Amino acid sequence: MQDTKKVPKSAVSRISLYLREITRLEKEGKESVSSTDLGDLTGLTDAQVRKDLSYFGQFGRSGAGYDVAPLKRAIEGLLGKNKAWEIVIVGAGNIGSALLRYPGFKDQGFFIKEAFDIDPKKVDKRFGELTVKDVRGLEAALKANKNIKIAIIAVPADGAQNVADLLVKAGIKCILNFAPVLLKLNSGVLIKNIDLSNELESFSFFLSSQET
Amino acid sequence: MQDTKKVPKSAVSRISLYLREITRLEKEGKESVSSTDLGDLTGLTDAQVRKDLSYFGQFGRSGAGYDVAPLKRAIEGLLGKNKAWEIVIVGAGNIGSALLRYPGFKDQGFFIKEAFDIDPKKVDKRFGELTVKDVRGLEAALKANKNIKIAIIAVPADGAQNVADLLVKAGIKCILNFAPVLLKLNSGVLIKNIDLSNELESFSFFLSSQET
DNA sequence: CCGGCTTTGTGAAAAAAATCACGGATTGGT
DNA sequence: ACCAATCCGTGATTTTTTTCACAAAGCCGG
Repeated sequence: MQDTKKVPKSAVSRISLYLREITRLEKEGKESVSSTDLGDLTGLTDAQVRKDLSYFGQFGRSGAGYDVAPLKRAIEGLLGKNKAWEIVIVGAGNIGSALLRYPGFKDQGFFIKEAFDIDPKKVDKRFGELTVKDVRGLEAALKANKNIKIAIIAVPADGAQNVADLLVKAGIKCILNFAPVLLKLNSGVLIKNIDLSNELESFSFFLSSQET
Repeated sequence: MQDTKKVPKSAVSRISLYLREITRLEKEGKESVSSTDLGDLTGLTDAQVRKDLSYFGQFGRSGAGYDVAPLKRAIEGLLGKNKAWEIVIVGAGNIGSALLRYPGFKDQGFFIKEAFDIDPKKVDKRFGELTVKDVRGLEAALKANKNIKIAIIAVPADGAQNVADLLVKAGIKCILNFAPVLLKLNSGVLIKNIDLSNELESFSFFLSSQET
């Protein structure tokens, strides 16, 4: 199955939303769902839903909608949710340790297998079954577990680029970056930035421009 | 000159990035910067930088670039960073408490003034000068401090809609939502969703489709 | 098994956003 | 003071994404 069509970048993120809602529908015992329903559940239009799904195949039946169970399986396949994904976190400060404790990842098939920090005060701390290690052991640990392709960077801005370089050298392919800094890496590595101050600034922009 | 032009939604977020880099440049003592430089610093093209800035005014000089200090002041004005913004957090679990401890917000002019939780075990916990209160006091507290227009929801998915309704009723205008659920609110309220599982699913999609 | 409803899948159209490209302003060197 | 090099602001163009709209397919009651 070749993806000759061009898939908008944001479509994958929406597909993820559809899966969330379909999962809920299945729990509720619903057997089928229309694009209009899915749109209402996700805040999107019915056309958007159909178009997004059409990028990846034909999952519905005219006049009948989508069967919940098979659609769920199909999207799970697309998103790779049939596998257990392993993750490394670097940085066990406020945000890093919150993520280490957060149970939601495991529920979604994402397992944090390693955690590192440079601060001796953080090293050897335990979070559940996981112990924070000294970052000097990062490369060796990732070389030893080639299943870890996803990393979360939760270190201060000035250390993030170093960490990113280290991670990529050790074979990491995807980085979720909480440090407010642009990571410069050779392409082939997928980076997503979470910048909370940035989000809040959108709010203050919105509020400021409303005030007039 | 009034904003008759249409500003792309993502432009504000990029403007925020420019501010971050300009702030750094100013600290480094740089006095001027070109659109090309700013593009390199933010991972964008020079044309994008100029276009984004042009939505809000003319800040540069042909042949000379942008003067760092005035540009910084101008963007700060746009983003409302001349004010101190006050925030309420609802939910003092993993993520909520990490945000309560996170010093980055204060540095950026965002001050968490109230924190609430429904769980008696969380209520009365202290984070710095802030004490978590019972969520039943939320409405009264927001009515008492009309400066709080921004809220962060960090409660489990099944409680988020209730909290959101409560917040909007109490005058909140912007919501940063960490709960993996679509909040349904009357328009006029700006919502931004942070869904970490969703981000990770983009990664697993990417990795799965690479494997072929 | 017919006819009226639904609902999908998808080209075509529209809208939105990014990129191009260039006139003209500015600078710095000589 | 001139020239070459730099660099902004922006209309025009291209690319990307969303929305429209409808033929074809499937469903259901009678």
